Amino acid sequence: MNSRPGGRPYHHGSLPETLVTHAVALLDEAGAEAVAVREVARRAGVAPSAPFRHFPDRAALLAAVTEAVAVDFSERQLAAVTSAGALPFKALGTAFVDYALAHPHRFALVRGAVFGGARTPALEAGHRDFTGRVTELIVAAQERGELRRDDPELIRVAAQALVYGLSQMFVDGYLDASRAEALIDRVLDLFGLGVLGEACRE
Amino acid sequence: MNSRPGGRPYHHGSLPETLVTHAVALLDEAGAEAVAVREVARRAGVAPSAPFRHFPDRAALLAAVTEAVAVDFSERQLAAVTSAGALPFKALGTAFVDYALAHPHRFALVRGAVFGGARTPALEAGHRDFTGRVTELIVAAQERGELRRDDPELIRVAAQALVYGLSQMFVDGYLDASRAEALIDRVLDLFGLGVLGEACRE
DNA sequence: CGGTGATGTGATCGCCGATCACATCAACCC
DNA sequence: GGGTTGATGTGATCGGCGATCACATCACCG
Repeated sequence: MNSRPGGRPYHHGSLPETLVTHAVALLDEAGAEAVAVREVARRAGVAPSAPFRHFPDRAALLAAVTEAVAVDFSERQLAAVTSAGALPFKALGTAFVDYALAHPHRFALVRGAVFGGARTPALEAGHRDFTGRVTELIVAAQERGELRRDDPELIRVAAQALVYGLSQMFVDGYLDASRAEALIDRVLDLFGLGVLGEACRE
Repeated sequence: MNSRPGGRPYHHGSLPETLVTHAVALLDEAGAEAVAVREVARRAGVAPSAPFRHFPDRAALLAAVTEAVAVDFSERQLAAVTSAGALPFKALGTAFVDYALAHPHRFALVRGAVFGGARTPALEAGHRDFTGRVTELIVAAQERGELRRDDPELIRVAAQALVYGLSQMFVDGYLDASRAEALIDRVLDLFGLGVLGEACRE
């Protein structure tokens, strides 16, 4: 019946991945609310009940989508940091806002999942890894005298809240997204005075 | 049929208000997602189709809920400001976070609606009024030399993003809500150094 | 007192999430 | 190689939801 010249291992091939792929596309198109199991199955060309063989319910499918998106998200941010040698924090914040603007629905999903209470083990691990690296950056900057020698976790949380709040305001259309970069610069300058270390004060 | 000793004007009384009341209760209990038109009608004791006489669709009902909640939200913040003579900004931020923690689902709803693009005229007016008052506070503080003489709108946006991001992190359980006040103090102190005016610098 | 329009009802449609018995096919064992 | 077994996909089905429609009911107005 099915033309399956390739050596697909099972009936369909690897249905779970296919489902997640289509679900991400659907998420990008119309938001998490629009990710219906039946529609995903339809796009994947399988029966409406097929996805339930791999995901116990819709929430589990969304969780898989979230994991995939979160991995992509954190990878991009870390890439931005490593590629921009100096000013890693501005690069990090800009990458965060840029990703949120490019994929607003993905941002909404990871927001609720990463910051939310019900974290998957994989999400939890990825999150700990990411925050750990950011804290390392902060400590390093403190040792170079570029940042105030305050509790690094406090600085991290505050910076995270700021970037996060700005991102949401951009995504929601509350701020002009086309001027994102300039506004980020100004806000960071404004608040940066409170966080800079001795070496950077005039 | 119905025992209506009170002089209720219509068949039911004023059904729209009743519906919104039950919808808000449902929102508080289980989030916006759980606000089903049928369930609201059930609680109000009317037929499933009755709400559609007053709200064209579910989105309109949710919009009415949002308006009611947004009014309550901004009233509480303004009350906090006027009751706390000095340090109005800390009072404002604390009131914001407190409300978000007390009613997380309401916060999620107004977030998407107030910051979001599709604002009801009533919401838009209330929002303009509110941000106007905050900006006045900022300008007044600048004239007293308590705040940096920077663009007041910039300061407002930055402060809003910070408080907003912190609120979301508390609501999502990412930060320990029981230590909200202390953490707000520390973050404001940390960033405040960048925003304070000449009169407050040591 | 009769009409008229606003309000509430019940039936109905299509979509969704979820479950079940059943079909199909790969893999494994003898 | 043939049979068994378990994983995977199907179709039917259930209940819930949003939305619409014809119909019933009731307040209000002339």
